Amino acid sequence: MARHLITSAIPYINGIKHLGNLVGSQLPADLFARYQRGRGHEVLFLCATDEHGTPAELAAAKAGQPVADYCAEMHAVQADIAQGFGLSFDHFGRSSSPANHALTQHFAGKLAERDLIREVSETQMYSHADGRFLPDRYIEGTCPNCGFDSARGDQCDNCTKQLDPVELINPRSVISGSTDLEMRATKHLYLRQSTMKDQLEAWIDSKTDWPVLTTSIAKKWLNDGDGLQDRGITRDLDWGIPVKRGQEDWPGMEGKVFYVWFDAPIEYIACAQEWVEAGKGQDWQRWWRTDMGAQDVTYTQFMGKDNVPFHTLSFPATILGSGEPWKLVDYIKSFNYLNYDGGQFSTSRGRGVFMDQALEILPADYWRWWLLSHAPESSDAEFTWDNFQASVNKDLADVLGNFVSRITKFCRSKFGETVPEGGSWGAQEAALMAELGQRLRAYEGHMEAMEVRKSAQELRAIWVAGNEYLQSAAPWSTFKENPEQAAAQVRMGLNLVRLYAVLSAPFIPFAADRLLEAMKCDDRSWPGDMQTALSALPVGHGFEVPEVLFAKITDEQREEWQARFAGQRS
RNA sequence: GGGCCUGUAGCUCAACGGUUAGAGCAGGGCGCUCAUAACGCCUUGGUUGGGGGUUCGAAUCCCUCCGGGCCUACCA
Repeated sequence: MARHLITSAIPYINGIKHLGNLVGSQLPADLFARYQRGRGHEVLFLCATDEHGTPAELAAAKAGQPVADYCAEMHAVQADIAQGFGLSFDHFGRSSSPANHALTQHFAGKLAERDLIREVSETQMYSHADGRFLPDRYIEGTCPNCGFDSARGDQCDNCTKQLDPVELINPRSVISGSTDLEMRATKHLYLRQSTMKDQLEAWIDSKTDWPVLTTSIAKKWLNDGDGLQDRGITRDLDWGIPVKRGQEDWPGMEGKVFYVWFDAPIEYIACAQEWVEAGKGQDWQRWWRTDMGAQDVTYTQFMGKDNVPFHTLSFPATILGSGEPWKLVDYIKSFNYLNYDGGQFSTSRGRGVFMDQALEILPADYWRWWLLSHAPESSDAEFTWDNFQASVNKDLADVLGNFVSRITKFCRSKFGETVPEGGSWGAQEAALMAELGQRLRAYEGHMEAMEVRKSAQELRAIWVAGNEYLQSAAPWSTFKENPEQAAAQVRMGLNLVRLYAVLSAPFIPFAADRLLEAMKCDDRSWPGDMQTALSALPVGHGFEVPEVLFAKITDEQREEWQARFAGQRS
């Protein structure tokens, strides 16, 4: 039995995520976790909310809440929605947890001991009205290059020139609009990633099976310009993990916190501690410390492409730099973006479908199936309502749902709701089993390789094989002359339903549960030998005809949703 | 500006440098009647964005042009 540690990039706390966020990390991670569990392997699947940073503070202020309360509330909201989508996290933690505070400070202490942290004195824009330092993007002013009046402190959106906030003419705070700004001296800690460049590059180079998207982004950062740059890992904020060296105070760093991108990945480890604290597990070191049992763990991370630099470079620099035997990631699966109907999803403009809204209008499995079967693996993908309606109706309602319907209803009308006795399987059934066996191996291969779209295609082909079989076996005809033979064919059909439930569960877990319930079967064992797998429901086994598994999306619904989600979220 | 990804049938996507570029959907025809007007079989459809080159052989490798996207280190 293999052991799989699986993490999804942790979603930011400041609101409900859209479908693009979902398909970029949490959903494919869940697919992989469910598959590996289905195969009987030991899985620890972790995710959390990423709670620190300026946007969280601002969102809390806007909501009129203390930031800690705001985060606690939003964590609960996100956890609830995740559950609604069937995301099977073993634990959904929080980057603000005490465990992460302690562990982040621990790593900083180790890195400092090993001379991998340096202090840098710099000046940054301070806003008196806001009472805080402002990140470059939170300062706007007139572009010195083109005269655009809403240029941001890091870059002008109009002429794309890279800027320094001090270059802006008439700079103002994006938060308050105040122009009462000054450059103020401050001091920050930098992680000396540059000294680890060769080590990191050798490690990346050894990962020849990673997606191109992952390695090309990593190499770009390693070799662009002057090579890998040191990175500031502290910020002048109130909300965050106080800067300490282990448990010691850090002279000169009073009142400062670690940068979110330093503490967020560490939460992957802290989350396992939270998992134990929550009473869900026994021994987190067994998953994370190669000196304490994690040497046989395979660790896979899932994320959108914007997260790749931090997972390929910064976090590994933290792990390797500590000099301690932490488990390094084995495989990084990254995704492109999902666009919405000709443009981008936009949180601010309410454009596109957000996770809570998606669950309001349709069951999770509809979304899971479409998103996974169209996952943006090789390039950006696009959600359109036409495509969504067509795919879901065809694949789920017609191919799978109707298959279940026709075989169970036929059996009920001719033999009752019991697996019928009599007859035997012949050449036709042997051919079907041979095809299923072959397709199953292809499906497994794609799932192991995390080829999400190809897995979905193969699964669909497995469903289709059932319809082909019924069509050619035609038990409704056989029944007229040879009811025993028809019984054998129906037995095959009913057993296919159970098989499909098991194989489909990683993609559509809720429907899979309903199928197993209808078949009154709790045998979820992954098929080995087809003959055995298709005999799980024995003669005389009772079942119930399930309610319509997937209702079709109507044209009226599609049009209504298209209009509703075009922009301006209510 | 630089880097990376991408462009294949009406649509969404496949195709280790190697037969005649394949699937699903949509379109057309036929069949079936168990089923959610569902299913099955057959079928139309491509100068692989344009041009040039390497090669016995190019969707695939190289150059160039055109289109789309992403990243570019203080949003996370």
